[in-house]
Amino acid sequence: MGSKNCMNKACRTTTSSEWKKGWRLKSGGFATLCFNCGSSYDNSVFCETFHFKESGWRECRICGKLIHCGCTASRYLYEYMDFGGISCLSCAKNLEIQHVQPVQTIGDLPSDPFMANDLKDVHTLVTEHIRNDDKFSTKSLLQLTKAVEANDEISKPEQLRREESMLKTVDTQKCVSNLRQQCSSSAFLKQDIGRPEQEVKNAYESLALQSPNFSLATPLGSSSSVLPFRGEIIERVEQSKCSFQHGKTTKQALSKPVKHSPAASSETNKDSTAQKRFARPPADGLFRTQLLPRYWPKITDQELQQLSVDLKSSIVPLFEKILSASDAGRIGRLVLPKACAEAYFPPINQSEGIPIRIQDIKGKEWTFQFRFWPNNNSRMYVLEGVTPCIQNMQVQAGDVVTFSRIDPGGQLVIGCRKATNNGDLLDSHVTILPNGNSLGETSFSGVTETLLPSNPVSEKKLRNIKNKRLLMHNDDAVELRITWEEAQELLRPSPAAKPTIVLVEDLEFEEFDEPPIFGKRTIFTSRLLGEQEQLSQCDICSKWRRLPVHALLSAKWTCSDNIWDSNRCSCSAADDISPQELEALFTYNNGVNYKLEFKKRRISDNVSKEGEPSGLDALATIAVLGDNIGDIGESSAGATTRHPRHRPGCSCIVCIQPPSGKGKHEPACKCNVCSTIKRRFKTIIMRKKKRQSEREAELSQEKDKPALAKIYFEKEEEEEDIAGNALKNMNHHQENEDGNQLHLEEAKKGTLDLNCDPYREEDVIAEEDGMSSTTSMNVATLPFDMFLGKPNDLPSLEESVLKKEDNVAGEGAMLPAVPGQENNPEDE
DNA sequence: CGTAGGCATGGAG
DNA sequence: ACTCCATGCCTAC
Repeated sequence: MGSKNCMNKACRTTTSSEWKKGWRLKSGGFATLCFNCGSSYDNSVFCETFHFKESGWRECRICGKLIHCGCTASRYLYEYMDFGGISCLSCAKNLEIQHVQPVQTIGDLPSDPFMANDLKDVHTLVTEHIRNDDKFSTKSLLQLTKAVEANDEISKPEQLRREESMLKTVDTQKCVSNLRQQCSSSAFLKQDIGRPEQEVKNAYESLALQSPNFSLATPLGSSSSVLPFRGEIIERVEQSKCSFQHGKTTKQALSKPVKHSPAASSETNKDSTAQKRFARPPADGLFRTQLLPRYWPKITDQELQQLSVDLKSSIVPLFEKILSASDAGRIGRLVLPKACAEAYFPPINQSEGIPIRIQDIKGKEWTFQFRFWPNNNSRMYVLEGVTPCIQNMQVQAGDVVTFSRIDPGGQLVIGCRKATNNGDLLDSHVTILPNGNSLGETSFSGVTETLLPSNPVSEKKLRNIKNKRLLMHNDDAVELRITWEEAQELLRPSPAAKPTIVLVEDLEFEEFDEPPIFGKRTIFTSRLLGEQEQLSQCDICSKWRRLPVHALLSAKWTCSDNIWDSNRCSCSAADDISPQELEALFTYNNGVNYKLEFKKRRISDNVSKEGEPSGLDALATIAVLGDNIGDIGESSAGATTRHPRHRPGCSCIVCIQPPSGKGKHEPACKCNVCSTIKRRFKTIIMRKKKRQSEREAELSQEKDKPALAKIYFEKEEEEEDIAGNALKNMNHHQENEDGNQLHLEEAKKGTLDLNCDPYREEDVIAEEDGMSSTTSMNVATLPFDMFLGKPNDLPSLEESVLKKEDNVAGEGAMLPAVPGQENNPEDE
């Protein structure tokens, strides 16, 4: 397992993009799938360095030449170089990745896309220029424009006249316009070198039609000679990026990778235009300091306009920040990004700082202490005393606080934008992010709302999945968080994918041509007679359907997809599973993760009312009633849930356990389980006897050492307590006639290694080693005599005992079962 | 003992 | 190797 940055630039999460072992692609690489945005792609076409950073050229894996990631330094090239960026600039081959982004033209299209004679030179010039000089001085623009126009068959006198004119008027706007035209056309043509002219023209016209009608924002700030226009350009670039990334639903990403089609992207752009949120370039000269885009204000034009109206002033968005847990915590200290603090807040020289007045969007004025702490030869800027304001705005960790400025006057304005859940971009089960948030559009709250795909909080939080602190106190987040392990369980082959089995180090790998997709989360159940099945919930009617255990479902699954049961392939068919059974399943099958789904279909209260059957009791009821419930049919045992790892063929102790109750094994049963259990008890008793005799011998030798005797005495007492508990457990087990109970409870608590295999030598050794330490006491004092007198209960009680052992020896708890290690008969 | 202030630490880029 | 910054932790009150 490794992780890479998601190549979806609007996502860019790190830890959410992982390799799936076994998902090897025929191309030789591994599929990478971003859990955040759902992008999946074959990473192998890129070299290892193709990670998104803020700048840099990357090597194309296909041709070995350099391509550009679309960094700040080459925004002009961004449209076609960004992730999904169509093709390698050098070899023009399509890289076959998803989210292929159309070439967006900036500004008006030139009448003749071929008007530049030597596009390569122009392209090179622009690129070089941008690379070498990160600011656009008027002079350099003029040079560029000259160079561009030199390719435009302009007569020398005319060229000189234009130059002179430009120098006189410093017509920056015109320079930009020209440059934009040239860049856009040259960029387009550059990548189309070698393509048939007509094809290029057709594509070009098609793109011209879909070019969004951007409204240019007023350039933000003007102190720098650099870019009255650059922000504008970049904003448009950001717009094109966002419109693409946001508009393109990840549903598409979840299916087979698609190449760009003009129609699709046209629709995409159209759809997204209304709601998209764009990162605005920072005001003033912050480009120099490379303010991270995560801090760029992402207020929409509409919102900005509204804010300006509300405050009856001209508003300049400055920056924004996702509230961290500590920002939103009780301490009341909001850490300010250093660059922002130094750029937009008054300069301070003393650590204690100065009080600073900031008004909120309602005009209410707040006073914070703006200060800094020395930190590693640098400073860490904080706003102190923000708690009242934070509370007033009703924002929490994960939400965004925005900082703007009223011009003229420079009054700072604090606003907020709440991150909310929405399942628009992904199906509900995929939408759930580890942080509990969903992807998709958001509802307006406070000043604005945020779109999480471009919201760095999800980006950041997902980048560091280990950082669980941010929203840990958010119950919903905890409810919704699923782990990567769980996510891996949801990976399914692309519908069109046919695997080729290859052996790598004696392990079988399935190789696919297509990256995986997220599959539907299902519940695996098994009946006590061993029959297994899975349950899936219809995305439309929310009814549960029983399906064969081998069924692999795509992310979107409905009753009509139930090809296994013609009677239950319609939403009008009755639910396959009773409310009682459902609750029982939710209770045992990792209820947390299904909590929301369960909530949707909250079953009647009387099921869970105190004193009435619920949870285990419901299971027991099911076990007894069997036929009366749902489609259990001939099975006389109730459905219990097992971890999905316990698939058919699994021979671990969980899967091979004999049934209790009616299906109990005979006392003289010689089956593997019973013989194993008997053998283990024999070992246990022998060990106990041996230890007792050792103790007695020691005590007799050390009679003059009362302290030692006391220790032993206390130890014995402890053993008695544990034995008492064990007995209690056993009695409980007997009362319920359900050998699964303790198992399930412990599995639920995560303390039981469901993969411990009694037929696996290491496991047994580990268990028995464990017994020689503290666990041995747990077991040694069990009332075996009584238990041995009731051999019918052997398997069930053994379960209890094994679980005690597993508790100690179960380092492998929650780890996936390792293939090929489950069928090794134990030698003794 | 609880809280707040201030600095240190370490992960991530 | 360096910076940034989220948050841990120590100390004073």
